[in-house]
Amino acid sequence: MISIKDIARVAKVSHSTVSRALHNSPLVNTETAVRIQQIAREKGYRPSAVARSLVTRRTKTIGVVVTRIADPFIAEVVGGIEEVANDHGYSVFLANSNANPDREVKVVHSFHERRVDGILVTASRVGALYMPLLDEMRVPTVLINNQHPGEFVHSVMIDNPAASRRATEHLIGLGHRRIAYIGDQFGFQSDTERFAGYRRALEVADIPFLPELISHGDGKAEGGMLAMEKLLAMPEPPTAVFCYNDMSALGALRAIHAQKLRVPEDVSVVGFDDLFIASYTSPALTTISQPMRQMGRMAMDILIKLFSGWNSKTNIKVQGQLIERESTAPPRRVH
Amino acid sequence: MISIKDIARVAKVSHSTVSRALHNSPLVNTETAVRIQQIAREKGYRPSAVARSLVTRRTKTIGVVVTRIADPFIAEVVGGIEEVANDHGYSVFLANSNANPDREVKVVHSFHERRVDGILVTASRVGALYMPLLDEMRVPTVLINNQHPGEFVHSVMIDNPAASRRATEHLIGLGHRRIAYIGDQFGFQSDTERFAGYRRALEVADIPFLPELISHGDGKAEGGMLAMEKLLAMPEPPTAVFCYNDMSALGALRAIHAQKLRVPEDVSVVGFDDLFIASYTSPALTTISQPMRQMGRMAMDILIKLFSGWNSKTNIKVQGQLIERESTAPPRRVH
DNA sequence: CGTCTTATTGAACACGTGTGCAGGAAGCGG
DNA sequence: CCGCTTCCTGCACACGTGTTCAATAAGACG
Repeated sequence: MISIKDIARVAKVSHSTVSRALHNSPLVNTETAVRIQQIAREKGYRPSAVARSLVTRRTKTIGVVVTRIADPFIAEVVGGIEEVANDHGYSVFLANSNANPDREVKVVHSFHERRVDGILVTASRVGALYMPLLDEMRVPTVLINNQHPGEFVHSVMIDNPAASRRATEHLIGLGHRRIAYIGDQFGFQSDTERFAGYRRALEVADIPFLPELISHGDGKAEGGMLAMEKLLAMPEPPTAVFCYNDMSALGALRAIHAQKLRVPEDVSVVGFDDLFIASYTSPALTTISQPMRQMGRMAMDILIKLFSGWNSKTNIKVQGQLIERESTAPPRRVH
Repeated sequence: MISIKDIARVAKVSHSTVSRALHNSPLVNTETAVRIQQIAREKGYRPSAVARSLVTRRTKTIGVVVTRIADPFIAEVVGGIEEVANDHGYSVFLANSNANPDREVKVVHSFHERRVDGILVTASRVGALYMPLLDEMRVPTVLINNQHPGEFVHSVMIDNPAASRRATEHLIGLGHRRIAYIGDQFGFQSDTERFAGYRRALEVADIPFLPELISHGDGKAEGGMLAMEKLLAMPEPPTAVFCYNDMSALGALRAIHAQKLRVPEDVSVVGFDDLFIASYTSPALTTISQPMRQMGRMAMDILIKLFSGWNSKTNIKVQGQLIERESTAPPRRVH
């Protein structure tokens, strides 16, 4: 592994001069500069980022904490992060937490030792735990769609109430009045917020809220399926369902098909997230699109700004977009 | 940011002693050792990995090059990599190449400057380009499912011919004799290999190979759809289709549904990859499961071994597994 | 020719950590 | 009491790079 000292030796100058030459410093004679650069090129010299980091006290790296990189939502966000990070010369450390708080703490400690310049956290459920950690290490941090975004840090969040209200209003606009909601487990902020949007839409449209139309899954397909089965077993089942997320909606579709009912003729279904898979279900799923990649980009943009001295708390709310596909239609007149 | 020198000062010892104490070296008095460790804990000391790397000449980091982290196949592999990397104290740098050779070279250079201990490359199409690069930087490298795996490096690959032969034999076993193949673009090794397995299965079963039953997509749903449409437009369409990958199969399903035909009654469909989505299509897709996470783990295991001196070329071939779901059935007797 | 400015270079130190080597103190055996 | 071993500690250097400061040489100007 060759260093600037090796180059200095063959160029018969000091390593300081080499350092300057490679930085195009005006302090070095032009001819010797090009000569040095020539030698560096021939030798295939690559500066050591670790040595440089030691003296500049900047690593040009960031840490990204995810629950599961295999989660399609998260993978897309990370794609956006990596894109702008790379454009600005930053490398990204990726670490899974598996939604395990202990693991998450370990990961952040590891990032600390690596002296990352900043940290991004996606969809974590242990927000509050970060306070002491971040306090102690003083590293700029941005949270993306976190369940408990403290006010003390920066964040990029989807505007859950607005988006889910829009989704519900879409169903109302089609003529539905018996609209069910399939949620996640209690206690998650995103569920609470989306539920609130659903209720608000009903309220504005003067449709009475019926607690029996609320069913809770687990955020995954299995839970959505069970939740939908419960709804279908009612004496008078709903004509439409708004699901907490696409995975739940997937389960709902399955349950409906299993009962030989048709979507959207018998039941309309709306999801949330616009995962890649939503375009490929049959029928294709009407859903709320979260600008996942865009959110990753925005979070990284905030970090970049923070690196250059910018220092005001920024909590961005992005709007979801209703994507109308084939899983929603007016309810049947005949009953 | 506090260092061992700060601790040394308050403990009234030299920084050497602190360094040793924190490493539980037997060279330091037990009492002073615990005293020093106590102080370190109080101060929230975290050793600087970058300074340590500089002297040990090991960064305990690896670089992972992917085409697109949002690709579900790749995300799963990366999940496996990160898992064992983390278990061994390694952090992973993640970088997208977007299948762009220039970008890929830049990424590898960046990894070089960061002095990563090893590199993993997933599903790259520019394998040959690595030779000079890796030659110049002498970093252990393992390729995963690469299109052009040179013999000069280590690799983990799916056994394409065997798996695709198994898939085709499954269809033959159901009674199909008119079996189409939807491939990728020419020139990709995985396509060539899977096609070879398909032909071999026909050959063994004494079924004549009909070139008109070969249709080429683009590895994505759109291409698979177009390819399937061509097949369905034939005077005597195939009764079964084996698709290069799940995404193509997804497109095929769409095309079949669009013509009001039914799967598997009218046409059986088999995919390849067993992406998450394969369980959720309707009907659920029969496909070849690649042990994605496992492959990531194996690749990282190889790296770990290489780090500890192991030095023999290892080219692992893993077997795919046929997952029978609902998209395959015997052909109709009536025609 | 002397002085002042400018251009260019090298010496030295710093960043934070690990480690070989020497040295001092204490203990032990004779 | 002397010599030797053992235990512990600090000094000094190394890793590769960036940067301040001083020094030298050359050129400009009076």
